[in-house]
Amino acid sequence: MQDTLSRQLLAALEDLGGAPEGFTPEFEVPANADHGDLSTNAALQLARHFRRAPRHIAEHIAEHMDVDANLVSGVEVAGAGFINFRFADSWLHAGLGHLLARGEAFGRTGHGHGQRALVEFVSANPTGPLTVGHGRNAVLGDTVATLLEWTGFDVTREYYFNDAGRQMRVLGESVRARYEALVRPDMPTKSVDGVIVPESFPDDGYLGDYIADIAASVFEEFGASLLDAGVADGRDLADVDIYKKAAEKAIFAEIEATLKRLGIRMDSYFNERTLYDSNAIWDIVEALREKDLAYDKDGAVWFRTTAFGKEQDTVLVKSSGEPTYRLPDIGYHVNKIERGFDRIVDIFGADHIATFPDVLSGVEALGHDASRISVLIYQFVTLVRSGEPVKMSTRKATYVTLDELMDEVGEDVTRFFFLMRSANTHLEFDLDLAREASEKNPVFYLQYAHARIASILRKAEETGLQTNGDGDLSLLKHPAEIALIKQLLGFPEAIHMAAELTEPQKLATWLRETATSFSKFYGECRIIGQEETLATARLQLAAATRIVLKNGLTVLGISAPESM
RNA sequence: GCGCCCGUAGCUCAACCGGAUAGAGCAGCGGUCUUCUAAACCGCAGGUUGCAGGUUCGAGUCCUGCCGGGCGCGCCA
Repeated sequence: MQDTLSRQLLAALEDLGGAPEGFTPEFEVPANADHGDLSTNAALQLARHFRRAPRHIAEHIAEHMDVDANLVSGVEVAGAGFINFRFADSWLHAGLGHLLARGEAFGRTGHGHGQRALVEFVSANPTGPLTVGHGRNAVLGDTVATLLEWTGFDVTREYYFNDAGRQMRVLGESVRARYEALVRPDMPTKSVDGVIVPESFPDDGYLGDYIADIAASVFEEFGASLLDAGVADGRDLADVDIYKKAAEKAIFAEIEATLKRLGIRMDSYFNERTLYDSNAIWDIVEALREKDLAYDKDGAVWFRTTAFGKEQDTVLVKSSGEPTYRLPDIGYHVNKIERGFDRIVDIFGADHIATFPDVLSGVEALGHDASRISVLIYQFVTLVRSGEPVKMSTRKATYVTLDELMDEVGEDVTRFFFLMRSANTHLEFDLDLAREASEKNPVFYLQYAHARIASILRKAEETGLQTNGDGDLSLLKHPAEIALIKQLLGFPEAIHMAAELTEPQKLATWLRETATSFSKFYGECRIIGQEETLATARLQLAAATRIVLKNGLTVLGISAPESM
C-alpha cells in the first residue's frame, strides 16, 4: 500500500520539477482517526526544496495523484500540509480475506529471509537458581528471538556461561564444606553472614539451601570415600572439581526446568572455555598488539580504550596471566560473527551499560562489522516486600527465585509482566501485592477477549451457522467493524516494528488495543440472531480477531485459552 | 567527580527514526447483564510531559545547563 502511494505521490510531483534525488515520502498511521488511515508529511518536508508553502504543494499532490479507487477512497489535505489517505472498504475486505486465508501464519513477514540471527540471553553462571532479575532477561530474550523468527530470520537461542572462574570455584568449595559436614557431623562450625556453616566453608561461599542438597547427592553417590581418599583438609584445589561438577550439573538441570516452565528452550550452550581451548583469545591479543591497540604495562596487557574515547585504558590480561572477562567477551562476539550470524542480539542488565562498548570497539578493531550486534539493555527489577526493597544476592541467598514468582502469579502473568513495559525503565515489583496485582494484570484482558471469541464460535456452531465458510465480507460496513479490520490488518507491521526495534513491549501494547477494538465491535454488533449472511460475515471477523490474538499471544509466549 | 538510563494524570505505564487536540489501565464518581462470557462496556473527572533555555514550519521526543531517582566507574564477572 505504502509503496503504491509513494510511487503515485512522486509521479504527481513531476509537473513541479520532481522531488529531489533519493527522496522517499514517509507514511504513518495518524493517532487521530479523523486524520485518515495513512498520512504523509511529504509536502512539509519538500517545502524548502520547492520554495512553496507546504499546503500549496500538498494540494497539488492531492489533485494530481492518480489513485486506485479500490484502494483509496479519499485524499485530503489537512493542517499545515499533511496529506491524509482513507482506505477504501473494498481494500480492507480483501485484506481481511487474506488474513483468514493465512491463518496462523498471518503476521509472519519475510524481512529477514535467508538471514541467521543469534540471540544470547540468560547467560547466568550456574551458581544458583534463576532469580526474578534473570526472569526479565529470559523473557525478553526469548520473545525477541520469537519476533525475529516471525520476521523471517533463522534464529538460534544461545546461553553463554563460564564454569572456570572464581565464582564456580567458590561454589565448589561451598559444596565441599557441606559434604564434609555430612561425613563428619561433629565438625566445628562458624557463622557467615548470620548463617551457621561448617568451619571449612569459604567466607564468601554460597549460602543457599540448594548447596546442602547438592552435597547430599554427592554423599549419596560417593559415601565418605572422597574424604577417605585423603582430601579432607579441603586445601587441595584440584579436587574441588568433583563438587563443582556436581553443582554445575544439578544447577543447570534446575535452570533448564525453570526455563521450560516459561516455555523457553535454548538451542545452544556456549562454554567460555571453548575460547581458551581454541587459543582464540590469545590470537586476539596478538591482533590488537599489531594494531597498537594492546600493550604491556605493570606486567599486565592493556587494551587502549582511550583510542575509542574512553577516559582510561582497561586491562585485558591480568599480571597473573589470567584474562579479564573483557577479552573472552570480545572473542565470543568475534566467534558469533565468524559463525555467520547476520543479526546478533545480546540481552544485558543495566550493569553492563558501561562495558559492552569496549567489546564492540574490540570487535570493530579486529576488522569485523560490529553493526550486526545490537544490545538490549534492561533496567533492574526491584522487589519490594512489606514496603521495603529486598536486597538481592545469589551468594547470600536473599533472592526471590523465578520459580517462586511463577508459583505465586503463574507463568502467563510472569511473562506478560516482563513484556508489558519498555525494557529500559525500572521495574518495581511488590511481592505482597503480587497476587492482587496479577488479577488486575492486562494479560487477562487479552486472554478474556480470546476466550470470548472462542465461546461465540462454539455457540454459532450449535446454532448451525457456518464458522469457516466464505461469507460476504463486503457486508462489514459498521464503523466498529471497519475500525476492527483496520486494526487487525496492522498486525504484521506491529510484529515487524517490535522485532526491528527489539521492543517486545510494543507488541503487548498493540495487542491490548486490538482487544479493545474487538470489545467495541462486540458491544455494538451482535452476531448470533442477525440475518444469516451478515452473521456469517461477522463471524469471520470474529474468527480473524481470534487468529490475531492467538498469534500475538503465541509470539509473547502466553497461552490463549478457549475459555476462562 | 565522570559515563549511561529514567523523570508524562493520585498510582503503574503508552505515545510507531520530530507531526495535528499527549493516550490507556488502576484508584475515584455515575451508568449498563430476561439476548453471543460483566475478567467486559459506556460516561465524568484528572496534565505547565521535573525546571530553564536552544534548534524549526512544528518538540514529551533532538541539543545545552540545572534538579531528582537508578546503574556503572577493580589487574571482579
